[in-house]
Amino acid sequence: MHETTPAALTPAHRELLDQVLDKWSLQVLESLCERPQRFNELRRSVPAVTQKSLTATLRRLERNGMVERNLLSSRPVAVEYRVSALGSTLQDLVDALLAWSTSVLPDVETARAAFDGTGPDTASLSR
Amino acid sequence: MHETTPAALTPAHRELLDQVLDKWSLQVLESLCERPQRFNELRRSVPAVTQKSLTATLRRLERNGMVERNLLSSRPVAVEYRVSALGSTLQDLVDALLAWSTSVLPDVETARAAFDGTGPDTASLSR
DNA sequence: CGGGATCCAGTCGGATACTG
DNA sequence: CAGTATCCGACTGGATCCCG
Repeated sequence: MHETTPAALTPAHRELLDQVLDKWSLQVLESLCERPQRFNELRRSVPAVTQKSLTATLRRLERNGMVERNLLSSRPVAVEYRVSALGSTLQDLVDALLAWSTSVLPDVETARAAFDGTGPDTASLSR
Repeated sequence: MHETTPAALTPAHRELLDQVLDKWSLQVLESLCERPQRFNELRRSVPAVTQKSLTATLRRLERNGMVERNLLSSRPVAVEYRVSALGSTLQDLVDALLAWSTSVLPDVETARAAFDGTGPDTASLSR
């Protein structure tokens, strides 16, 4: 059922995953999956993001068909962002990623501690 | 509402995913999943990677317990890298990611074309 | 309110050279 | 062979100003 290598990891695949699974995209998508939001609303939902990064992230996600941008009003300008049908297919992935990271996190932290302790006897090599 | 979300996307989760799902890690892991390899062997398996990036990637993966580094010989120095048990749990994830990207890639490219065409109609940006 | 333009510091990644 | 060290250009991301 599952071959060891069903398909090669082509540059096109890598590019797509990079554009969609990057630092802010996951959080933006996660937030938008809960409910459609406007720009500044979204900005508050993702605390650490700056306007520039948020704009870039939204543009990228929009370009890849993951989110839709709807102009609600023209007066004080209201823009609503929502996940598209295509974008909603990502929820399962994000969920799987989250579940995996949760399950292995303890082991990972153990490994990190072991690595940080085993390698640099001279210490001081933390991030 | 959805209890399908076991936990929020904490910084710790994001950090782990970032260290493991980045540009080179996926390809290195994919290659190492097929068979254990030595440094330069691995370097040939992932054509575009530089030694610096490969070293950094391997160190990071090793630190997170995803790969194991084994010293085989001491004379001309032979080092073997192989995926750990923890790292092998990633195969399913990578597989899911790959399957997803494959399935949506056509739609994504359509969306991209639409986006690139819809926006700047005032300028033919063909370079 | 939403977002484009700009400046700027910090980081990343590539190329090269050198070592055990 | 398997790295480490270094220089450096490119890209990133933050802060700020401004416009519709």
